[in-house]
Amino acid sequence: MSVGKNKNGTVNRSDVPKAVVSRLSLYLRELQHLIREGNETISSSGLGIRLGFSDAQVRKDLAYFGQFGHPGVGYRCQELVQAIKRILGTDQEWVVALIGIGNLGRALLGYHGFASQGFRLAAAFDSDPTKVGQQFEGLLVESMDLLEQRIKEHGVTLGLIATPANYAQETADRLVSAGVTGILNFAPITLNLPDSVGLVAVDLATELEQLSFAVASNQDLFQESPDSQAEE
Amino acid sequence: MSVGKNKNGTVNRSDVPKAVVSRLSLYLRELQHLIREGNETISSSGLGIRLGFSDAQVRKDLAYFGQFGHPGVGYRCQELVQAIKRILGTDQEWVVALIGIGNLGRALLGYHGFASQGFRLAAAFDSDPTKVGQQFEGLLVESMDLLEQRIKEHGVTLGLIATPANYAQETADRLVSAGVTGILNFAPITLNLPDSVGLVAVDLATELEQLSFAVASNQDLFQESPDSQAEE
DNA sequence: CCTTGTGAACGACTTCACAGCC
DNA sequence: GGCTGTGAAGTCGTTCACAAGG
Repeated sequence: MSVGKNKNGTVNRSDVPKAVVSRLSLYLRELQHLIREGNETISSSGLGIRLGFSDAQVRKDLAYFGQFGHPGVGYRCQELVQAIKRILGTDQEWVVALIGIGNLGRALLGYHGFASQGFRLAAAFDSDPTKVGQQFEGLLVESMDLLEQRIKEHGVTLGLIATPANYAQETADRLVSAGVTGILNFAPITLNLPDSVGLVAVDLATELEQLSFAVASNQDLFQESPDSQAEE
Repeated sequence: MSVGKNKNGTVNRSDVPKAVVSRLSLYLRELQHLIREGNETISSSGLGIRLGFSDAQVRKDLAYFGQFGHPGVGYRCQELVQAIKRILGTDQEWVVALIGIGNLGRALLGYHGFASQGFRLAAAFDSDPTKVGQQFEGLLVESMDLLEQRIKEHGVTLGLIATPANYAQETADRLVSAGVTGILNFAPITLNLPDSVGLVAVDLATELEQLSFAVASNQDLFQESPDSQAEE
């Protein structure tokens, strides 16, 4: 029944809650800051405070994957950074293709944090003939006709979809049949893909709506007269 | 204490799980697609299938906020769109300021999906004197010195932070003391803000790491020999 | 028939609290 | 003293299953 521990006390990767993985990314980011500030070690509570989590949560999250801490000392920053990168899979290089060179696509091309975290942008595509042949940030924009060929040549494994919504699904289908195993979708549409393909979606409108809701809810709590039966 | 229902059977907004609110955004997006395709009504299972959720989940999510369905019929698309917008707070207009006009900032300026969902970009700021005075997409980039003044003049309530990481916290602090009540942070750093301020964070590196993990985990499941004790 | 709304059952995630180690 | 790793307890979120309505 799938949720069982391995001999080393860790669980299957697929049993790890998504929330744990996203906190792992935050731990990694914070550890890299800590190292830049000259810290050698950090305790679970120290890390938790900086990120707004409890110390127990930090320890439990890491315990999904093994034992990384040193009782009485905490976690050695460098060591833990390496461990988290190995867990996330960013200790190896991922070859990435970008599809859709509009405003957002160009912003992604210009984002240099990319390479430093193990992602190499190897190819860029657009269906607009006026964009094909242009270079942005040193990368040539190629025709969609070459998509499958280039993906195989470069060994691309991840695709970033920054096309308009109405092209996103067919683009995703082509990426998948060309061998891409993960897609980061920026188009405002829910993609339908086989379970064997990793999928993460980012939608600006959605994020703004989360914010709108949070602000409206906070107003209920902090400004308005609390006349509904809320407190006890 | 605190988790109690109101007279109409709904709960406090602050008791609603974050996951529910993010699904609400997806329902909204899908309903708008459905309307464009000419549909009048949709059932909870129809909506669920398109988005990969169960019918029960769709109904439970909506039940946090009231009764919107019609037994035997489903949900009337237009009606539900209005209801969700009211819940999310996007039936009213939010006035937004953008800080940091780099690659990402310019992409955000060029994103037109903004206005259509109830968000109006009213001001843009950058500390780089060579950018101040320029116009992008019809919006003038102003000096950071004018931040507080313009926020008050325009009645800005939401801030989008697209600055480098090392300016993000001080920018956020200034926004908050100028009266902004919600921040969407694109800088790769965890912001520390009072609880009265809504905060949503988007970090490209983090998203890519989630994808990397998902792909690596899928490989364990679909490609490699499944010799760990996974199945039953 | 079909569909919603919802208590009850279930499972997943988080927090607690402490044994063990430095 | 400080700190980790972890079972046990508790809380939160999802699924089930069915009564009631169109």
